[in-house]
Amino acid sequence: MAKITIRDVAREAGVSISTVSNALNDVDVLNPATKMHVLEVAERLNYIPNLNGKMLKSGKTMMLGFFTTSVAGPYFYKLVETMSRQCERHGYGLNVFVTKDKHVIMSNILGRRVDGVIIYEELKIDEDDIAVMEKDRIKAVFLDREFKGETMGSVIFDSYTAGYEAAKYLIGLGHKRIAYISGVDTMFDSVQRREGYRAALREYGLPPDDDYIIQGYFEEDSTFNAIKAFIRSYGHKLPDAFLAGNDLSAIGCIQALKAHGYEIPTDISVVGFDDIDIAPYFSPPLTTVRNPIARQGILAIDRLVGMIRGEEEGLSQKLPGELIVRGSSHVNIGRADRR
Amino acid sequence: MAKITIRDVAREAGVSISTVSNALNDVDVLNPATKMHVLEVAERLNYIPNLNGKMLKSGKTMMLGFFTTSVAGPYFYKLVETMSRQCERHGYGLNVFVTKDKHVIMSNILGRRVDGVIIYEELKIDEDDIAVMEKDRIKAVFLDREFKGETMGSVIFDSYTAGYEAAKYLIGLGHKRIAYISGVDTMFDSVQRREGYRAALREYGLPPDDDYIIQGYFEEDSTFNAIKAFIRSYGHKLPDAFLAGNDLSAIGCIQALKAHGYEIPTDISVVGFDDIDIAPYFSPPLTTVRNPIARQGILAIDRLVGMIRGEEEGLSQKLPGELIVRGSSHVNIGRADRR
DNA sequence: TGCAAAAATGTAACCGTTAACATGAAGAGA
DNA sequence: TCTCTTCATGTTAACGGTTACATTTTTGCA
Repeated sequence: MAKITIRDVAREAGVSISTVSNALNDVDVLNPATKMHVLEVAERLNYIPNLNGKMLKSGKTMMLGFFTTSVAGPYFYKLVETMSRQCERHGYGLNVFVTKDKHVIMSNILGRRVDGVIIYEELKIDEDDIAVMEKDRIKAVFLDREFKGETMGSVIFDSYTAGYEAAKYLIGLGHKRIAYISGVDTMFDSVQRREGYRAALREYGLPPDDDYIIQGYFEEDSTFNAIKAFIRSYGHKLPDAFLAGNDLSAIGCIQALKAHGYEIPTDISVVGFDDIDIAPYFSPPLTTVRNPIARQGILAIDRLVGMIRGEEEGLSQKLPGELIVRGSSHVNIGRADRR
Repeated sequence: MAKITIRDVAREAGVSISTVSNALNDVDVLNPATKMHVLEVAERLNYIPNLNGKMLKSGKTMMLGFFTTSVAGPYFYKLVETMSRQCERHGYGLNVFVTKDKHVIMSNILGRRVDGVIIYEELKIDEDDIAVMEKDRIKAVFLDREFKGETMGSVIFDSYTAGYEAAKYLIGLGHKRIAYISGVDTMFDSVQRREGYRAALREYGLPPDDDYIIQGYFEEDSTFNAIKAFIRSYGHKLPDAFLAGNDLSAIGCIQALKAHGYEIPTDISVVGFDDIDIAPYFSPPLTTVRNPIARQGILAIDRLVGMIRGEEEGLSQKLPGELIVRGSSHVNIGRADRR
């Protein structure tokens, strides 16, 4: 069965294609009676306009693209869920591309498969790519870097200050040996949090030690393994607190410490970032810096839609975190080295 | 700056548009020298073909659609990650639509925004919709129901047998009062698992009790709350085992039981479904029925691509689970009612 | 050198829409 | 009755590619 086009509807209804088009797009120039009739025929034939024709002609796809290296973990899926919902509110669809292939990204963006893009690609998009996008006046919002241009902007979490505040909080509890569990160095948030942490350490006279930077890849199981390995090598001089780059690694870290018989937070404090859904239900409930993921998603979409509509220019927004103190942190009573 | 089209490249290179098209699409009919020249010019002008033009003419978008009510939680994001990767392998992109709006779904499918679709919409797509899709020979794979047609099929987890086996396993441990923590009744997997569980109970002479069906919505925190409420009303006659509809609710259940002082698995056994990433790292490590999510995603994409290529018909596949015994289950020693 | 066949390139139709403009019908005023 | 609006509808040219087919150029061989 061949696909029904606007011409089929026109023929069947005994009108011209432009009349059909006008009827379907609610252009109030038609005789109400004919409009009704056309709509009926379209309904009867199960006519659905071909979006490719529509998009080509109008130059609009009514789709926004989200380019990301991953959707794994609470941070990403929460972001996707919120953005998706916000898109629907603006009448757009959200196209999620999970890829690390820059060529795929660029050809989809520049090939106009979407009207605008949200980018979280861990710096795979470089200066040159951005220049090309700017020349084409692509509308874009970055989530993984600061940027401000005419048609492109950014909405980021202030990870630097969050890292600084979290470290300061741990120092305030009396901790002296504070380790940082990082993601990878292409991740903006991981690096920013680490630098904030370092700044706080320096400020309070605790020299940052590179041995205390542990690669946890922002995942639970890899952190679990990393911490186990760490304990094996540094068991004699374990940190009295861990600042984990995100809640997932905080959880992995706690599991590993527990497995070695340490009690959290009595022996060792652990603080995370994000405040994911399960943070309050974990045992112990996680102390963490809340990342306004939902707000970030909503703002990103709003900015993007604003730029597409030509109502706003790109701007760079930075969202503050909020320290949520729960059960995984505790004043230091010097029990980390009990064995 | 106006967008560069194939005509601009043709003019600049001093050739016709078909030559440009052939050069770019690697049609081996061109003089290598002209091909090279055209490619150079295209490169210099930063020409990227407009995908809308391409799609309209070819009738192919090289995009597959995943329509889902949610991407939240390990099950979904794992599915999305795997499918996305598998798509890339076949040269397709994956378009994720998170929506509950049937109209959005149907117009995107029938409007040919994608070449084929994977559907997990918790029965929002009804018989009539399916009939319309079949008439249009839409290529589709369902993940949330069994289906077999000429251009549409399904790849599902055998949740019924999984529920049956899990319940049988708990009965084998000596448990007599086994509760089931369900999702919602529009969810295929939740219902199937529950029915399998009921069948096992009946088979072993333990009459299923509707009071022992708890709504946990497949989420951690809502299960946590549901179990707390349950304990308040049924504390005097608590189950000696919980069969949770998925690992997330198993975790929420365990947290709630722990909060009330029960020890898992000594006092109460808890078994989940899925075997999500964190299952082995949870304390206690979760006993669960492994859901081959990755395989499901890969097979779904493979089937879909096969149908698009016209190489295969729709077929209905059912993937078996695998009971993974870890630390959250234990032979019943009658301590559930200790207080 | 001439001519047929093969190779390379160009022309134009088409994919399914929208929208600017053209046409035709009906109503109003003289 | 005749023109002038106004309103309703039809005609057609885009949008940016691909591709069947036409045309031109090159090659091989008598």
